[in-house]
Amino acid sequence: MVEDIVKSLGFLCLGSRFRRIGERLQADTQRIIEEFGVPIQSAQYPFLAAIDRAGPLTTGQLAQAVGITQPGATRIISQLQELGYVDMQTSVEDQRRKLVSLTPKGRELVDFSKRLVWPRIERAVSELCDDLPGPILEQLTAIESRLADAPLANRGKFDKEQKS
Amino acid sequence: MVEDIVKSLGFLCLGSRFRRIGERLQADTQRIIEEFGVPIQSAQYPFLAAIDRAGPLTTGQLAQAVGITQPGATRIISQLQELGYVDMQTSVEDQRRKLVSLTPKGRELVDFSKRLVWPRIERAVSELCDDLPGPILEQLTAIESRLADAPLANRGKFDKEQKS
DNA sequence: ACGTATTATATAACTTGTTATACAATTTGT
DNA sequence: ACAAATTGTATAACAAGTTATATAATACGT
Repeated sequence: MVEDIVKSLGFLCLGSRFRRIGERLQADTQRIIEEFGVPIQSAQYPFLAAIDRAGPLTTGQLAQAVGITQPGATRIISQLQELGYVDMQTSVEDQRRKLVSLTPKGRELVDFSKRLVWPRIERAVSELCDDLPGPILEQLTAIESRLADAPLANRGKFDKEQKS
Repeated sequence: MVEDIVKSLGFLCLGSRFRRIGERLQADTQRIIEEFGVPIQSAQYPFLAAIDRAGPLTTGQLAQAVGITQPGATRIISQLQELGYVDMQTSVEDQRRKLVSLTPKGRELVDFSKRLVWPRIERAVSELCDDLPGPILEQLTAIESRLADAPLANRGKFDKEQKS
């Protein structure tokens, strides 16, 4: 057995570690989605959930809601459009904006998912995170809000002792 | 302002959320690496650290040490080879194995990084994670070890009440 | 000892994110 | 009112992971 260097290095490799856990969770979530025979990728689901929750949104708003960049959002939206789950129409007041909304097929998929797929995923992930030594979601929120306040590169420039 | 759907959905989108935090951290770490003018990607660093710590390793051992798949490791190793930081030699006992080791240039980079770059990154990330409401690294370890025990798809198949 | 199974690495095609940039529509300043 | 700046979306090139599969070397069973 080889040492898990990313784990051993701790804070130094936290980015790699978050990412690999995220990738693993997304892949495993995909397995659950497939159990239900839903022909969708796990990365596409948050877009449907966002529109379901907030009504038609523009590309930029969706990117913001899902927390990825606009070009990434553009691509996923066009995939969902190809699959027939959403359609887009240019806004009348501002023709630069494209409003993305659920088609009837998309509505049906969301309703089915809310009833069966999402609860199943949520139960699996809750069980995975059950009895962790701390409130994991709160900590993620704290990390993200700290990163929004100041990028990592502005932190820890000097040893703690030297500060102020 | 648009609601952060990934945050709002909590456990349901934990995979996306871990992944986006990881990507953000890796991108920010890259900025710090660039401050030092080191011509390397943040994803390549763990490979150098693994060899530094454990001596020459095969491609497969490196993949395991870093926690990614073998094809991913193969690619990063050949990048490091192109950059002149590592070289490979087929093992004499088993000619399928390729042993990856640091070149003098790689050794120099690792020594410089251990002295200046890695402590800087570690301080930044520690500060970021300072005073979180829980031991974040321990929780990540717990999540990873639970995932290694049983994939997500085997969890939460029934409501808690129905279990046994 | 020789055919078959296994193991280690390489390669191809894909996924899901990124940054940089182009282009069209709107807004702003004079 | 119109030139310049800004904003919203699209596109291209890239990064870093994935799965599936090929190929070569080794190990195993009869």
